[in-house]
Amino acid sequence: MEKVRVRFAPSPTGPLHMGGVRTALYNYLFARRHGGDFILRIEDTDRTRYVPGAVDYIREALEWAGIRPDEGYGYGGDRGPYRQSERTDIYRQYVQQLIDSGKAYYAFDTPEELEALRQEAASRGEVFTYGHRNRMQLQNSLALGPEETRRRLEAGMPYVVRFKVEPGRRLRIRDLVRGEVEVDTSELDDKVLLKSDGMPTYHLANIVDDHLMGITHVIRGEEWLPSLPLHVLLYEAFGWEPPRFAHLPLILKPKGKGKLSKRDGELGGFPVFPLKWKDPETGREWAGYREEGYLPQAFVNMLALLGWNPGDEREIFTLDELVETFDLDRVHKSGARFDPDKAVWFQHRHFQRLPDEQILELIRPVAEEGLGRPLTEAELELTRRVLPLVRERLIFPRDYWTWASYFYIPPHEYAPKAVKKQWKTATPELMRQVRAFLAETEPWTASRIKENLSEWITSRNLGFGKVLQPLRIALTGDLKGPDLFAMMEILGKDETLARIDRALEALG
RNA sequence: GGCCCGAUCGUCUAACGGUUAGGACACAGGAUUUUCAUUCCUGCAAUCGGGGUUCGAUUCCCCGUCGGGCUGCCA
Repeated sequence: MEKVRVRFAPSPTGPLHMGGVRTALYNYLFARRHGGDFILRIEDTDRTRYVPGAVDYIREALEWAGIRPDEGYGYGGDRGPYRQSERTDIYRQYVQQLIDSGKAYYAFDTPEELEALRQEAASRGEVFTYGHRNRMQLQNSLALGPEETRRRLEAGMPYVVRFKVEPGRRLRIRDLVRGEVEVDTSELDDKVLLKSDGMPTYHLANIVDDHLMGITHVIRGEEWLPSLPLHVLLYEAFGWEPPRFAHLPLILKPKGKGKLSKRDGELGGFPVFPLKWKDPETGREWAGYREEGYLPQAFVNMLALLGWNPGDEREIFTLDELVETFDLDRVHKSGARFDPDKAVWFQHRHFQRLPDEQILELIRPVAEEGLGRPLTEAELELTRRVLPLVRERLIFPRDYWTWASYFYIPPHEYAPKAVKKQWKTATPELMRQVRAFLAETEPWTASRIKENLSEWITSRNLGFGKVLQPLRIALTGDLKGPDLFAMMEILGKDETLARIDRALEALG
């Protein structure tokens, strides 16, 4: 059994979006699962769309997600170079091979001429395609003959090389997720293989590289399915054994039509990119899962389940568990609508799995940002004591501050709604009594405070809400939060009494 | 328009011809709690339509409908 080798081959035209990460993930999982290699290749053959910083972004995003290549651009390996712009000589050589064997031809039609033909066809309600039906009427070596072709070539006229598709063949191609895909070669057009700037197109570079790099399985997005026949024909033209193919379903917009695009994020209030991205040209910023506080394992888990399932009812997986469970045969065929709510749910699940020490590391910067300065040793200790009280309500690290800021800073305002609801005319007098009672409470522990105060409340027939709710307002400024008695213990007697005083002063 | 691919609750999905069509997210209700959140319980909710094949179709075949992708010297 040959060793599995898969690749992820993004184009550095901007930040990798979550669909791209999922493709990388599936490749990675498949490789790991079968003890194979996962290779990163950069497909930068379009010089006009190259975006500086994109390659670094791709690598950083994969690293963050835990999807580490075994080989490839920036990771070493003996089948490089792994950046296509450094392989142009290789492609030219293989293109020549195709020309020599009559499987490809020179074409001199300019982009303007082709555009005019497209326009013209469109005006008739048709679509122009360059292929067996009209290639003899166009400016190429097939129509022009060897003499004229040589003349043009020697005159230095710009040209592209096109693949000559033989019509009239029924192709049946096996796809690992879709089964059989069928197409008639008469429907195919003569795709450009080599551009006039000497760069290969995706189709050519892809086949040559996959072959040379020993790729056994091509796992990519469904948008490539239509060019699958072309690719198979290309392998055939070179006389190479094609790899196995698997085309993944696309990720669709949460609402509306079409596949997920970068614009959907701001509309729906969720990130589309793994990492924050600042467009070097426009300066525009796009949110990233990492910066939003998502755990990489939650992000990866969510992505894995979007279009794949383990066949049982498990939903929460670590990356290692995914490696053990993943396989291509359980990848779904149809596109999956992305659900931002479910992403949050995965995050909650994974966050709650973290040990206290790890959560502490994550919330420390959150508290420091809230305070606007580094935590003191005492505050760090305070954080340690507060965490158990609020941890189960944390989804993102940033939630810590919304649930715990009042442990660090006394409330500087009291939520009007809360006050209106629970701070009645009789409350101030009641709070004064509570204050006096609490001042006598010893020792100052949660259980003792609870015990004493409960008895005090019951003995006076007061009702817990009547006393505890305004007390909560006095201590935190609002009506929500963790156990009041545990809070009081952590706050300390002095601070508790001081906050009651302050509330009495502010609210009357 | 042409070509290719797809179709189970609102969403992600399970059920490889025989199930009361299962789970999860979301939503609704309830329990717990001083409150909010968590947690737990309950509920709501689906096989796109029409033909076949079969004793029997969510499952297999055909047609339609809808959805998606591609249709560039982009990837």
